[in-house]
Amino acid sequence: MASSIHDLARHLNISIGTVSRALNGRADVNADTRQRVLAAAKQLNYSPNQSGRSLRQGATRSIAFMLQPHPGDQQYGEPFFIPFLTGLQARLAEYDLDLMVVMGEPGQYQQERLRRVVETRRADAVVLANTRRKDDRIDYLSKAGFPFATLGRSQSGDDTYPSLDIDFERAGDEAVDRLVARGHRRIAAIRPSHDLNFGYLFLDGYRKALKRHGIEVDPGLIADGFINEAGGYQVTPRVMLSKDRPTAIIFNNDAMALGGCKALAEMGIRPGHDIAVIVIVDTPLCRYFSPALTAFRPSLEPMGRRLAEMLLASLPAFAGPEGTRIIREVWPLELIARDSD
Amino acid sequence: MASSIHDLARHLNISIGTVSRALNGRADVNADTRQRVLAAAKQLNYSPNQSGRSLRQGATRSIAFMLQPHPGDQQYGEPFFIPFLTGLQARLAEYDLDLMVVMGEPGQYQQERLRRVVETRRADAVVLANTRRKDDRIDYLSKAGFPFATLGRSQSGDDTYPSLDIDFERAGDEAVDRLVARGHRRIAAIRPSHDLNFGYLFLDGYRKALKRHGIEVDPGLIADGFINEAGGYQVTPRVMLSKDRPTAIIFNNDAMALGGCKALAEMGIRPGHDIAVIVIVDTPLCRYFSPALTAFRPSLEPMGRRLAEMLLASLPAFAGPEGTRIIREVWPLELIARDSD
DNA sequence: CGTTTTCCCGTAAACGTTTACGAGAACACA
DNA sequence: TGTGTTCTCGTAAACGTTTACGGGAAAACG
Repeated sequence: MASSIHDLARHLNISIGTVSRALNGRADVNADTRQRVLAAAKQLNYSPNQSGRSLRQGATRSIAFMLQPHPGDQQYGEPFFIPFLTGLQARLAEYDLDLMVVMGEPGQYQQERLRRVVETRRADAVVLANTRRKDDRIDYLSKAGFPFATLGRSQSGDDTYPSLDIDFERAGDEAVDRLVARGHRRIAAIRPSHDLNFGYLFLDGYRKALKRHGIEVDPGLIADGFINEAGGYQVTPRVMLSKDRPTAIIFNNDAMALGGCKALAEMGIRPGHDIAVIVIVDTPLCRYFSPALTAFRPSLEPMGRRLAEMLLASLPAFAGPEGTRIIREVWPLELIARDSD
Repeated sequence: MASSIHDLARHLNISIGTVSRALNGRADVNADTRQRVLAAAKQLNYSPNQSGRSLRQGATRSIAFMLQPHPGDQQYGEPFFIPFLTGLQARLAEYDLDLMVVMGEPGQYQQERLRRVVETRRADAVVLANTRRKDDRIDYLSKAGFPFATLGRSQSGDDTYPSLDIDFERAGDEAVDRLVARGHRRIAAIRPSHDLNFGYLFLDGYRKALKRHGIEVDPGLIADGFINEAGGYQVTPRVMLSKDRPTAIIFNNDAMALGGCKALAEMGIRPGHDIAVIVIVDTPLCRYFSPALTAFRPSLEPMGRRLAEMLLASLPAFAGPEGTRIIREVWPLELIARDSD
């Protein structure tokens, strides 16, 4: 159906080698024949077959994006990823690279999906999201020598892969700073369990800031829960029932914050009045919630574009003349002050 | 690096043809040799190279999902698509099919992205979202004879492709029903412009229900706007300034509803008290907004799975013995009664 | 024992590219 | 004229599969 390079060659009465060279802009082809080839390609509506190309070049020109849903994820999933994905896809498209999305149930099955992509050579590289502190996907890819980059840091692997992360540590720090400046001393921290790396980073910043202000860290004010609304709902009362009640809570996740606010409401405690609430990663939900939640917001779409660039810079096939570079970046968040603190 | 079918053949001292047949479960291979091949495949960690396979079979085993952002889309995009994508991906994965996501800026560029996928044979079929009333993507794919399915109906094409849509007409109808039953007679309808097909369907249902209740359709109570918050904010005052003020508004989009509520708030009109508000497609934002918005909710993840099935049933390579069938379905929405009406 | 059928396997072509190699022609230069 | 260089192109192999075809051996059947 579609015309091949053979059709072009036959039509022009030249060899397929010359046609290919002409199309690929190689130097050793006469300027005149190149024009004729290009014209014929347009006329016959020729496009190179990607499968043939992939086979010969050993590269598929597609990048896999793998996102691992948290256990017990909500119906609507993470709105977080759409803008990131948009940015990622946009930049990749500029390099004529396709984006393949690999999801999967949480758990072991996930690893299998990744192996399939790698072993059958369905993609040239992988972008990992939702990095865990100890992440076997990273271990696997490192060991396999397969190119990848991560959204989020991890303690797995050996720092030889590009990674882009949000500065959760600083956000935790700044959140405490802001609350202390407003007179709070009893500040709770609620973060996800599941070994998610950002939960640890957040807590580091939280602790550091408390120490700087000479406030002792009270383990009773720190709690882990499932990273969803139910988790926040379940775990928030625990810190509120601490002997010396907190006057502020920092939530390390928007869904947990919403669940937490529900629990607070049931206790008759109003965020923004009776207690200050700050959430570390802003989503549209924070804005429309009542009261609107003060939150730290990342620039997800630029981050998607940036991670694409970083990944490409690490691939020999795409790296410029300066060679392949491994880049690791941590981006700041912007505080969006609203009504909850 | 990765072992090929040749490695297996050499290792077992048999021909590659036999190896391939053994792996693909063909009948004309001895049971014993098949076992040896399978064992060797496991031992050498063999996986078939997808590029080689694609080239030979003329099929890439991947499906492209194309979503076209509306002009002026929000930072966080459509949370709508995540669960749909999840379902779509899940079902495709069961058939060992990959999902490729093709986004793109609104406008002409979009068409070009689609052509690229089709002409370079990067995918075996396409799933279209955000169908317009007149949709040149559908026209193009139909003409090109390329397999596709759509989320949402359209007036383009000739009904020879699978499509799955939400029953916007019925939702519009039921929304009016509900409001009339609660005593409303002046009911406004706010929907998106951009030729989006569902806006028309919604309005059909709205009109039909009004007629059934003997209420005259007042053009002053119907308005179009950009399908985002700003659009709702801008257009809502227009219907409110109608000589005979509406007592209820049905919004055909969640973002427009949020913008509309902002406009209402500035006019001192409180949804749920001074005016009834219903939104046609529910998102998490509706739930957390204050007041929580009554809304019609689709089951997006099942829809994703279903559309995958429908698409596959239309592909000769996947259709069962009963041949390829074109299926078109319209799914109902579930009313989630909250506090805004 | 001869013939036919069945079983199993090897051979080789094909899918559509890219590219290393070499060769012919033209040209330059001495 | 002889030698070397440059320009341009054709040839053919290679990427990793799948599969049509045919053939030899074994089994079945008379």
